[in-house]
Amino acid sequence: MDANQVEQVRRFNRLVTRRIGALSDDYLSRGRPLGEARLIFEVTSAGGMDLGRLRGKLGLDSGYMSRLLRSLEKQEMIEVRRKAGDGRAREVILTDKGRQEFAAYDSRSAKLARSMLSPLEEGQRERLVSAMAEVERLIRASFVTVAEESPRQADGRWCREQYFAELSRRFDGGFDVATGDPSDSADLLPPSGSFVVARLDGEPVGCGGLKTLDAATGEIKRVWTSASARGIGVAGRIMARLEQSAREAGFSVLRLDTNRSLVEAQALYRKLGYREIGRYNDNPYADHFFEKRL
Amino acid sequence: MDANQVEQVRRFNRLVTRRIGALSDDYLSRGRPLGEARLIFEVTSAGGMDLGRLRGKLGLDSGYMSRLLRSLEKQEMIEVRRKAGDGRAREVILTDKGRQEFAAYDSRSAKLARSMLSPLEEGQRERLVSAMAEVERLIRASFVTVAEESPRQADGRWCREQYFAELSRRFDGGFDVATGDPSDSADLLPPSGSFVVARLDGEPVGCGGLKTLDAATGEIKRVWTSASARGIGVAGRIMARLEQSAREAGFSVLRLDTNRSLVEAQALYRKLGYREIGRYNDNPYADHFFEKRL
DNA sequence: TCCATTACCTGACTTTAGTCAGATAATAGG
DNA sequence: CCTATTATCTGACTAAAGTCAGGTAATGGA
Repeated sequence: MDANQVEQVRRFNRLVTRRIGALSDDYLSRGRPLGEARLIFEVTSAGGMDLGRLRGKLGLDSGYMSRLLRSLEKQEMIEVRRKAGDGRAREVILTDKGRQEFAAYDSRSAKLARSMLSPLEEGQRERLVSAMAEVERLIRASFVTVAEESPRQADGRWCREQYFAELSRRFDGGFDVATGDPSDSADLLPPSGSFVVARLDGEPVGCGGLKTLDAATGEIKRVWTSASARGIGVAGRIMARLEQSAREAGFSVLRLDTNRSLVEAQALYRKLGYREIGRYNDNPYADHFFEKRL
Repeated sequence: MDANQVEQVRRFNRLVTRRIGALSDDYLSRGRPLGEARLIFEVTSAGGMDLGRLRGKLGLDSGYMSRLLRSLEKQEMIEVRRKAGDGRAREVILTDKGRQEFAAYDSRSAKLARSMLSPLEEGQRERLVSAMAEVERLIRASFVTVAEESPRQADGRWCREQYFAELSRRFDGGFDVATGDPSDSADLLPPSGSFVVARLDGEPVGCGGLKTLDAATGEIKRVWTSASARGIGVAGRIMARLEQSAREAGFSVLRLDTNRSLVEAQALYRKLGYREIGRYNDNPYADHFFEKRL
């Protein structure tokens, strides 16, 4: 990246944090500590939430968050109750009063947005809005992390379920996990395999796995990106990470299989240097097979 | 403006303040309280400053700021000394150590920018940087204010000087104020005239005047936009404001003259509904004349 | 010269934000 | 059933941020 790009990003960061940042805090705090305001905002926009998820999203210490919750409870903005199905975990919901409060935030935030648009002419508005959308997408992309995780933990399992659900939707005639690939998380566990999860703000938005076929050959499995995070290079980064793991594991060849209906996936594999080979397994759902030498 | 535009702006504001805002604070605080960091940053970028001005810029309580200053003095980052000419007021300057410290902030801010670019591919980087530039320009545009001011105060005079300087640069054979239009600020004073200044963050970036030709006819004069603020609709907003004043003053017709070398100006006038007419004065620098019925 | 004003400083305070070390209760896995 | 783990809470702390009521010294105008 060149120095002008860095300079532009710095100017942008300065402008935006100074100006919009200060303004939004003003608009949104409504005489309430910012921590509480952020919490109530986050809860509303999801319409109730597990504490754990909330903590991850806001990046708060569990003790601190607990105190924020007690304070909002005392103000009757929220209710915290046991979560059905797991008595340890709890979840927050807004009371009626909390919903009213949120409505107030909401209207102030809309007002701030309008105050930015209204001095502009229609053409400028359109350009601003579309440039903002572009910046938003790309900044989200730049905040995606890809890290090795256990395929057995909740988020890993969730990702694979999403993956299977997508296959069912897209394959002609649906998809049945047991038929397609009876093996599962065991193959993706170290030391013989690995599993990575892509996250954005703590939320899983993609995954991918690597398993051993033989001492020199690894196989890429379960590469998936959530609909909300497509088109921003997540799958490419998952693949890069898996290839790195494969090199570290001493594989010299990577293989993968896929279905004709997953056209974007095939395009990605080709772009990354995979070339099509003949069938190497008896997966009934697979009809395209790829290989890459590392 | 439509609801989708407002929604996009809100999403953008949220994203950018939460994410970039929090990150920049992190990057820039360098183990020092944010207040001190902001203070040192502000002092450096202006290269020394009066306390009063600084207080205004940072929006701090005088007691709080005083303590920040003492702390930075103890760390030998700054020196605070009596201001020459007024023994009550004082001014801050950076020590050598303070300048080094600033250099460190500077490099961290560049690092933050790089950390946003580096996860992206080159094509994405280019798109991000150009979208950021667009957002920056248009947000700046949306923060421009246009208000009536006295043409005789320092900023108003400065704007008109800039305007004349530009005419000298652009007209073939230069420009001499006395020849071009001997009348000046008197014509632009209420009640027979008016004068508006466009500002961005308090700095003047444009101006425009309205004078009386006869009871029914006003004349637009001295419409200028600073080079730093072109292409973001400042002149259009100045014109809109002057036309509003003209209506309030009871004029039914507006006239203006201009020179063939000011092509953007002519394009703007046409766009705003002015049509070209014959010469109505003997300004030797003018060769195009326009009129609009209000 | 006197007095109100201005510019800043000090001390005493409060609130917000955040950390850390246990405590408690439910659950999952063997 | 036992044990380790997980999810949350509580108490005891600290640092930063901000407020407020005086206090001092210089200034400017009557």
